[in-house]
Amino acid sequence: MVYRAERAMSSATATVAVNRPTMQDVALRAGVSRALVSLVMNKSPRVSDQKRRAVLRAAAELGYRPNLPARQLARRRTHTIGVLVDNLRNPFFGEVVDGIEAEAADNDYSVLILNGRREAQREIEAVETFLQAGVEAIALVGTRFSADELDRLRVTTPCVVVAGGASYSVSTVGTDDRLGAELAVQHLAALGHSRISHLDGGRSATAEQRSRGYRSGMKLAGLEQFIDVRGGGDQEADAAEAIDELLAVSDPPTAIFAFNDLLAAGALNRLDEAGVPVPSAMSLVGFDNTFISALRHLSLTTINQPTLAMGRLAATTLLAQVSDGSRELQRHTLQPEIVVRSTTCPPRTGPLTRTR
Amino acid sequence: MVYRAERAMSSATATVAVNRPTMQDVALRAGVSRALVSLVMNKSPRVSDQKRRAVLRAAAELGYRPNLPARQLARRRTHTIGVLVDNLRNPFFGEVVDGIEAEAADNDYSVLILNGRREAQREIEAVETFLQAGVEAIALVGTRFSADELDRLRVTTPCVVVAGGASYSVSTVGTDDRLGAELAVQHLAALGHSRISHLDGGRSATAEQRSRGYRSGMKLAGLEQFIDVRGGGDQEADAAEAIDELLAVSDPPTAIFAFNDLLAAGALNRLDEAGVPVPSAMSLVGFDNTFISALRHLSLTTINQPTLAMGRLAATTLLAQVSDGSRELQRHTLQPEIVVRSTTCPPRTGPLTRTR
DNA sequence: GTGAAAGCGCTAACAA
DNA sequence: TTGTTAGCGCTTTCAC
Repeated sequence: MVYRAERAMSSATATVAVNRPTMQDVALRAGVSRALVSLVMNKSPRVSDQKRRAVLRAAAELGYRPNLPARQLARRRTHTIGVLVDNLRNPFFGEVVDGIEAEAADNDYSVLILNGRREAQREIEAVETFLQAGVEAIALVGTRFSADELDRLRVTTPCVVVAGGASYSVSTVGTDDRLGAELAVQHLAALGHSRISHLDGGRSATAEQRSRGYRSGMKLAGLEQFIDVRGGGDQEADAAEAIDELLAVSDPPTAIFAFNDLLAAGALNRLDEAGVPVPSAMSLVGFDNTFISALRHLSLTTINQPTLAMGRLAATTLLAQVSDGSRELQRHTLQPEIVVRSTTCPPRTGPLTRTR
Repeated sequence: MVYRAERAMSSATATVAVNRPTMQDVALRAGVSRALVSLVMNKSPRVSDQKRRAVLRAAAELGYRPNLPARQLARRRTHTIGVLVDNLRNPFFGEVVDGIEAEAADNDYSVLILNGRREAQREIEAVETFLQAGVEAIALVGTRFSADELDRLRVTTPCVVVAGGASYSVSTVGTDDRLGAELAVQHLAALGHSRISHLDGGRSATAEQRSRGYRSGMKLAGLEQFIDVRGGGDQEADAAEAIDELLAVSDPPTAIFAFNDLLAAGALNRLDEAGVPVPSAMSLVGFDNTFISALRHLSLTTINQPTLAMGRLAATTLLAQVSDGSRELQRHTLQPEIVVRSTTCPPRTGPLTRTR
């Protein structure tokens, strides 16, 4: 280790690790050239077994670890895809990211996860970071970007929107939100409901699709005149106001289709507070089939999305674009399924009765 | 742009972005040296306003973006802290990460999030990636590492375990899990319960602390002879078996303290299936105060942890260690609080009655 | 205030 | 099969 003394001393005042052994160190110790070490580290087949072993041994003894930034710089490739998550608190997004990561790993890609924390501004900064870091592609898991912004982005870097609606001019992977909403309405209509209201999810593309599906579903069921959309949101707390509105009219609807499970849970709370029994006096359908909908005490009828498959497909799409250089716009739409649990049943016959 | 033609052409076959403008390009266009561009990009005060503007304009026109790997290599610092999350599906962890990220950002640090996906092997690989990437510190959010492994890690890199128990030989930030468990027991004891069982959380350090707190809480309440721990887990599905065991004995306990909210939700499900009304026939307390415990239909009495503060504190701790070079072992323990909702009440008086 | 020049640790021709 | 060499894009002395 004598040969490293000088460097070690010169960095004595530095607080961060500068003492990492380099390829040079390994080469010296193994009695070979730097290039040979590089070949070994990159598993090149044309290295003699003898030298290979010598190099690996030296590397192990020194605790050598390749320097990723240096490697990325030299290669002019990062082998990384950026994943921008709208917010990490939503378990639904977490599952999608798991899928992306799994597929990326299977293809020797790393994933750089950045968290939008529910703010558009942070998404912009995140993309900037991605670009500086040199990610080769970007997956946007539930984005708040506008179509325009995405349009600009896709010129620079292959990107795909996952679970964020299909109305963009970039590639998307998602569930057929519109069909999902139609399934929900259809299920309720089949049970005999006609006055079905929708609690919408705000201004996201996903919300728009589900809202659209609600409308077309109502039309398909011949219930056009009963279309009724209330402002909701994507959080549990967003439901209360809309529910109050709904209950304030002279003859409230008999069923509600909520933008997602969280909103449905909030609706359930408020209905409960208002003394409206679910489902006997009011049926309720959510969306996403997150684990909370399966909780027996909610037991929410909802629409399932194949999250893991969506994540994997998103990664596949991106990696294909990276390797063939194409920037073709792709639209992958997976099929939603209705999961019938305990919050739906035939409509009440009389007026809305309250238990309190 | 003529001066870049050659490069652009030579990379015509490359599929990944090689065409990024470099500092050289900016320097040429602005009519200055590369060094000057560097100074401007790093907001050095000793650059004339005139040149600064020229450089910024050239950069903007070219769409110049600093190359992060190159910068990290040259600086021999990454200004990044690694965050290893046990799993992204748990909203509790998501909140902690939010806190870390916020604090890091406030200090001009980036965060490299890696996902353990509930597997120890993946954590090991993640740390390897962190080390290769040259993160300056590591936060482990709910780790599966053994004390030994952590011991080895902390030699290389400042690290802190967040929400992962306090029994390690590395710095930790967490809630006083033991006290939290005691609070739970104490609350139940104050309601008059004596036969309080514990559904434990498996082999994690956190689980051990909570289990310990349960035992000491029982002792403090003079209920030592009623101590009863059942194998649980950290997922909803893990509760069923333990609950079945519990109900199979001749006179089941009157209250249950579960490792976390998910497990408590699972317990609630199973109790419900078994026709045991909660809380009248069985009281139940969870841990974490995740949003699911607040859902009115669960309305779970639970122990709150200040997740955001924990995240921020973890980052602060790490950044301090990075800047002063110390590797002092720190132990930050935040106070848990009991949140009383609707799953606890005084014990039933007679034997366990079932509604079905 | 500005520029020249020497690296950072690695890869990738090209020779040998 | 192995070594030599020239960068990758940036920072950072050190002169001027």
